[in-house]
Amino acid sequence: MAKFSAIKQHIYRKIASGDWPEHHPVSSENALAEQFSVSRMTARRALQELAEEGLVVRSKGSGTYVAPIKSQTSFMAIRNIADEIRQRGHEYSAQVHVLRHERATAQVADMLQVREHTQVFHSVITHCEDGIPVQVEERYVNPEIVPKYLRQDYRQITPHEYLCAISPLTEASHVIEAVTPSATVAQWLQLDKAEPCLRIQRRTWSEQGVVTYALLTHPGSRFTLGGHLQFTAQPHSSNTL
Amino acid sequence: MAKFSAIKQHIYRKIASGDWPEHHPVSSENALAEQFSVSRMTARRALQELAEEGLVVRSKGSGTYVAPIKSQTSFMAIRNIADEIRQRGHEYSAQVHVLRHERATAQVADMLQVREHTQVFHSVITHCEDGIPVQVEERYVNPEIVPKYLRQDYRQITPHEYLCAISPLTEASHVIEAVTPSATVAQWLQLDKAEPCLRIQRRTWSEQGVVTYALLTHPGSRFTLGGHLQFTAQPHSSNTL
DNA sequence: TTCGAACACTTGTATATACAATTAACCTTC
DNA sequence: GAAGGTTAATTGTATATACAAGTGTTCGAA
Repeated sequence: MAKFSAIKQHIYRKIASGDWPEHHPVSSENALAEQFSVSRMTARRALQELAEEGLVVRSKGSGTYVAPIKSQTSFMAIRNIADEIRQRGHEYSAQVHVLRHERATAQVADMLQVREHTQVFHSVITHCEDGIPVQVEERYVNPEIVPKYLRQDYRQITPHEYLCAISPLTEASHVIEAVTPSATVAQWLQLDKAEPCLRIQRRTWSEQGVVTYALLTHPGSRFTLGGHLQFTAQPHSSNTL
Repeated sequence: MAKFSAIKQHIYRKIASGDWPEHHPVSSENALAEQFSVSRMTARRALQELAEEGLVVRSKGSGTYVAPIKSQTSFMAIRNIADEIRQRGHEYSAQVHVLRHERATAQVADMLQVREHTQVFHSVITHCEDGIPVQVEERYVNPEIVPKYLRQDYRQITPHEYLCAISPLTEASHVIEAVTPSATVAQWLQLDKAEPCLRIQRRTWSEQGVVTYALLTHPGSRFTLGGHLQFTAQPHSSNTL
């Protein structure tokens, strides 16, 4: 293993284990260089990459600190929620509320591009981080593309992991909105009913067509979406500040 | 500007202008080092960061190549809200609530990357479509980059139009969240206080640095963000459905 | 007690150098 | 023409060194 990678893993484990909670100072470049018998630049590379990955924050003159843990997802990168939670050093668990086939309503049919009343798969799962619900995932799946969807144990594997293996993603669309959750969803998220939630409607395609239509609901108080763009100066582009 | 940043921008412009289309070879570390009179490690850092940002792909022994182009979501395409409203065939109007300079709080200073208590420009504007408020825009602006920001009439021209003309955008970051609006913002949006809102925190950069930090608050009942992605098949990418 | 300068320590940028690992082109042999 | 070896060029990792810029602590003077 590369030396800088070994240093990254050492720090990652300190954070994941709870030894270094958020805001805790991380060893300096010089201290790590000494501890691992490497150059400061090698230690620095490890810290820089951890900063790039959001695990630590760096402050010139002050030091490196464990980053505050946020449920922030870069929605540009559609990721496995279990991996995100584990990467933050927390424990993932899931509660499955619904897992059945049923006739598609007009809206669901429209989204999945199947005929109304066609049988589709329907699942509702609450994803938890350290036992705290962070997302209710309601999902409709096209049975022709993923015939064995209902046969998986979604307490052991997320729909993401399964669907990714079965049918690689070629396309996705998102609609992001602020909503008041239904009483049921509020209950699953352990919320006061009036709390605003961020809801992502997501459709995904594979080469065979629309695979899933999902509604992902997150409590507003503990979830954000982030993104970062860079632009060239394009005369025709209408960017706003 | 740091030397590695200048190299990044050079390459970025080559790609953005079309000079170097996707899969085109990028100058090697050694070639860039010679061209820019820097060390190979400095040139290397520029290429590494571009690779990190997804603009180029690197192959040991082979070289660096322009990455295949991926779609960007429409809501990441930052547009002039007045143009959007007019494009829908509706009438745009604005109410200006705040337009002044004031000392930056710690959070605003952090976002604008100025020292705390530095004087910054602050504006709060409600944007209306056919008389109905659709967005409250609270914005902090760096006076060094846009010294005449306060002197404009923002009932006649949006901050976007002005800022775009003054300081072309090079970079933007977004955080999207669901919030309960403050009483004041709820009033400006003509909402029942409990209604959930979608809030976008946006920072934008020009070549001189961070230009603005904006909080854009939309009523959840009449605003969504949309986007559509297409993916290339990437072996390392962990996409979810 | 307060304030400012000095100092120590930190991260940030940069250079020169060295060796490792991989790829692709070229040349020679069959 | 194909195969294999060599070579050159590339990226990857690492070290030592130097200076710049920022933060936080300490100490002395007012």
